[in-house]
Amino acid sequence: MITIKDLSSKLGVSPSTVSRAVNGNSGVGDEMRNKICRMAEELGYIPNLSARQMQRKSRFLIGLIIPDIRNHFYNAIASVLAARCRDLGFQLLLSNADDDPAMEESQVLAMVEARVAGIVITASPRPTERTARLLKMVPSLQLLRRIPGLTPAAAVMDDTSGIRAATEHLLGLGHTAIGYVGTSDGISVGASRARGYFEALAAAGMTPQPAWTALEPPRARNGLVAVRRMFTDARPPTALILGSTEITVGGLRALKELGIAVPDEVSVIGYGDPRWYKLLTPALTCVRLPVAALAETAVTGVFRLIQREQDGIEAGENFVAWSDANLLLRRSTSAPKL
Amino acid sequence: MITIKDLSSKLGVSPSTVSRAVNGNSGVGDEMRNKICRMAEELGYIPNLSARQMQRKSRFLIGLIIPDIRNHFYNAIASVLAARCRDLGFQLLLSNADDDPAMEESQVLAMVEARVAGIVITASPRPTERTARLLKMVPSLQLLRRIPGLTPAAAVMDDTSGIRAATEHLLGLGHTAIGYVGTSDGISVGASRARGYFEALAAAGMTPQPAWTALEPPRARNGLVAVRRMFTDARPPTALILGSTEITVGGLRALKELGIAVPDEVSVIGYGDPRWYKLLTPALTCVRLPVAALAETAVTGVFRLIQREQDGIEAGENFVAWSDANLLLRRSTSAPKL
DNA sequence: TGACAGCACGCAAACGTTTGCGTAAATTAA
DNA sequence: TTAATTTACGCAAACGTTTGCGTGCTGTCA
Repeated sequence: MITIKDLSSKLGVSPSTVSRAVNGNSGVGDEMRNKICRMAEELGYIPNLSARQMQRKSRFLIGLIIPDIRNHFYNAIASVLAARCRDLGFQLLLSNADDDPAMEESQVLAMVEARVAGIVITASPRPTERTARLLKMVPSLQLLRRIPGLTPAAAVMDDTSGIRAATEHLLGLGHTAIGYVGTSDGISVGASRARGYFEALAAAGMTPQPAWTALEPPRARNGLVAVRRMFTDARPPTALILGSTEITVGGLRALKELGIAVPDEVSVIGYGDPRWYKLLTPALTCVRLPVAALAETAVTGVFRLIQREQDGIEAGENFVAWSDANLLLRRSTSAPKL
Repeated sequence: MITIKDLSSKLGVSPSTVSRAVNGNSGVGDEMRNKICRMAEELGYIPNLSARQMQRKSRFLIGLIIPDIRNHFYNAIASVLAARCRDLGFQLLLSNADDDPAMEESQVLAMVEARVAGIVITASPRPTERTARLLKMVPSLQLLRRIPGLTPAAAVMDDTSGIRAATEHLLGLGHTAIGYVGTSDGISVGASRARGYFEALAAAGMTPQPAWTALEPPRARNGLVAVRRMFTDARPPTALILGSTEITVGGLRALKELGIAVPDEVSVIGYGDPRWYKLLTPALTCVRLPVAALAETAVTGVFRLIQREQDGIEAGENFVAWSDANLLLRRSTSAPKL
């Protein structure tokens, strides 16, 4: 790997001159500049970003920490963040933290060590105290899940309203036996989705049946077994709400295995809106997430934070950006058979 | 951000001692080491990786360059690469290059500037000459698509055999009007998949009909319009092979819109194997890709290259790792109606 | 012709680390 | 007690850049 010094000694000029030349700064004559650039090109000189970063105190990395890049929602985020980084000359540091607090902490630490300009993080349900401390050291934006004890710069969804709307829709069709298989990630999103379900039920004067609700970590497998159990039971529900995309995958599989007809035997509402929901038979009614909007908000948000930091604005007003989920009606629900 | 020098002056010791203490190196007394570490903890000292990297000439980044992180296949790769990086103490630099050669070049450049330890890249169909030059400077592994002119350290699939098997399967069922909607990305994968189709046809003594083949960039939209066109035509095929996951999404949508029954009116074989294929009605027969195996190969491969580089082995024997695609039979194909 | 500006370049310090070497003290061996 | 060895620390150079300042040089304007 050849350095500025190599170039300077090879050309008999000082390193300063070479630096100014390759950076297009003033203070070098045209002739000299050309000579230097030509030589740099020829020898394949590539500036060392670490060295440059140290000297300039500039930062060129953005960190993204998410539970699972394979998840539709998170890779949508990654995609828009990556695009924006490209445009703005940043590089994207990606980390799958698997919802494990210890891993998460070490990843955040590594990012701070790498002197990232900012971090977008969907934290695990119970982040360590040190994770929170570390996140305070750099402009960071919390995606989906708020971290307790951290000043709120966050992009979150109104999970509650989506599921509430779903429940109300089914109630409106006349269902009284509505099952809910959702996620239990301890603190925020799982709980607030479930809340939508419980609230809607309560508003209709109904009490939730334990046999008809299941709260599990968001894995397809969990959806599969929960729904299978629910529908091999003596009195299965006539309608079913699935509380995450993963769980929807598993839940639908269970229904298919059991040969239960949708919507004739059971009305189903899925979560999220991957393109394939509409390819199913019947096309799946779902709670559509404002993925694109949320991604956009998050990405804009983190860059705004970074800008603030650069401008030396210590703590401007912090913000929480909400996006609404809404119900997308297709063909997988109908009035219950009497 | 506090530095080693801050610590050293605050404690009245030399920076060297602090460095040795926080790194757990020998040459510091126990008492002094404790004092230093306690102070470091208290003041929230975080080592600067750039500085450390410069001095040690170590590298801590791995670059991943792919066309689109939202694609099932690529995020599977990203996922295993991220996990491995975590275990080995690397950070993952992710870049969506959108199959644009210019972006790709600038991303590769940025990664070399950042002094990545290695790069895994699915190059665009026609990478620039400079991209190839840059890739020679660091241990790099080509995923799926081989880059002409670059020494082959690559993990590729046998795309041809998968589509060939699909075609043969349909021929075996008695189909003579088999459509193929595939990708046209100029050089490798699109062409080799199409080759499988053409070869199987030729082996059966048949000539491909222009009206029944379409080669487009891998976007769902393209699959949609191609299939729509094919099936609004006077003489549509009785069987259909879809040559990429994206195209499968669009193609299925077109069939659904047109109300064409699968497999009664047309037998369909999709590409790739996302979990939802089996949720469709009928469950979709598909060419299953060895995603996990390929990811594993790629990741192991790049770390092997890095190891080689560290050991100073200039050019060991290079390798190309092949993984086979195979046909996964489900319910979306049947013998043609006469 | 003298003063002054503007330009092209070199010098050296700085960014935050690590590490080889030197030295003094402490420990061990004889 | 003395010599040899080990240990604990500091000094200073190095990694590859950038940048403020200084120094000549050329050119312009009174």
